Amino acid sequence: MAEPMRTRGRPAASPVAAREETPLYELIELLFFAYRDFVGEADRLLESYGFGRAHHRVLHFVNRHPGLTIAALLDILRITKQSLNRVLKELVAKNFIEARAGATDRRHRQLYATETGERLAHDIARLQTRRFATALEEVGPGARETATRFLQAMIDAPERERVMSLIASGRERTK
Amino acid sequence: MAEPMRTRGRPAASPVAAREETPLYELIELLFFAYRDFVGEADRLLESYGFGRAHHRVLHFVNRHPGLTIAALLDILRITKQSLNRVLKELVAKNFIEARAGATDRRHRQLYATETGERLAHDIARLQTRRFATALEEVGPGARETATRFLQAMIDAPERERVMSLIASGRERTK
DNA sequence: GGAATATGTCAACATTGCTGACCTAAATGG
DNA sequence: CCATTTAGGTCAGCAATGTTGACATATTCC
Repeated sequence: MAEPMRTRGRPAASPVAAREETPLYELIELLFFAYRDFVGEADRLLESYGFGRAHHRVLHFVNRHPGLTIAALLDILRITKQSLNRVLKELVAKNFIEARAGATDRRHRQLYATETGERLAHDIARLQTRRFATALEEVGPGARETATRFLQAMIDAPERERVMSLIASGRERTK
Repeated sequence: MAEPMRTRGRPAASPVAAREETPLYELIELLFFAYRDFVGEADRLLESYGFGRAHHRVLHFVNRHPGLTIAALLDILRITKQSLNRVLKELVAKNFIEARAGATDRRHRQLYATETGERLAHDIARLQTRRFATALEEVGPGARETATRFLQAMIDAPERERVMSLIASGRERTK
């Protein structure tokens, strides 16, 4: 493997331009393949319902955050309302998601997973959980803690807080 | 946080159906956001060249494996030759990739990144490496080893060997 | 009551997957 | 040497999911 010396602990805040890191090709490619397989598995299940990834993302976050509004969802997914609406309309039509007018402000639409939707969301979460659980077991003790912190650190710094509090605010008990 | 007890080390090979794991929503969502930011950064750079993610994937693997053939590339990316050809044609036209007839079998086309292509591939790899390096530093010593093994374990088991030897066979010195 | 807000919708387009069909050039085997 | 296989290119059309821009509607707020 012959790692050059430059990969020592901390490249020391040397002259900015001089700091040239050895490319971490291994990690770059591993993340590509890991993510591919991670979502590919869900894709296969979704296909049997006539849904795609976009549907899953919507269903997932609505299930995790019952009562979510359109605006909040747009903020999470960072897509346009037109893109969202296309898939959301289908999810509502097929009775996986239900939209109710907001209690206080009737302009808002609050989204809820129906029982059917909850079931599908949970089925996919189970597949993905299984993959994580098996992987973590394989890596050994402490893997979960490290993997969690690692993934957090991979998120754009200015985004991190928002994402973390979003995750923390997911409903605690699902099923 | 109140993690239920079920998340102990190993769920013990109990009756198959009874084993219901607590969904690892935190990891599921972290991976989603981490990957989004990871590729988003590259997307922005690629956009200025009129390229998309598909172009990047091709350029990346050709740069890592000079002399790669079409068939080998199709096998790595798992897309159709029509999809590949669309982006490959553009990469060749814009002089980021060069195709030469195979030395022994002239039916094969061997692909090489041009100097321009190499530069772009490297620029993106640098961005992504920086992200990994910063994240790993943040997590602390041993993070790289654990992250590597974790990502490996997330890949479909039957695929793993193929992927690992592909990664290992990347050219050792890039730039 | 006018302005701002939350959402829906229509039309058009780009990227990147897909299938199916068909074409050429080169190698290979009998 | 000719038929077949192999490697690749290309055309046409379609699907999913992202984008902009423009405009409509209902509701709330000042």
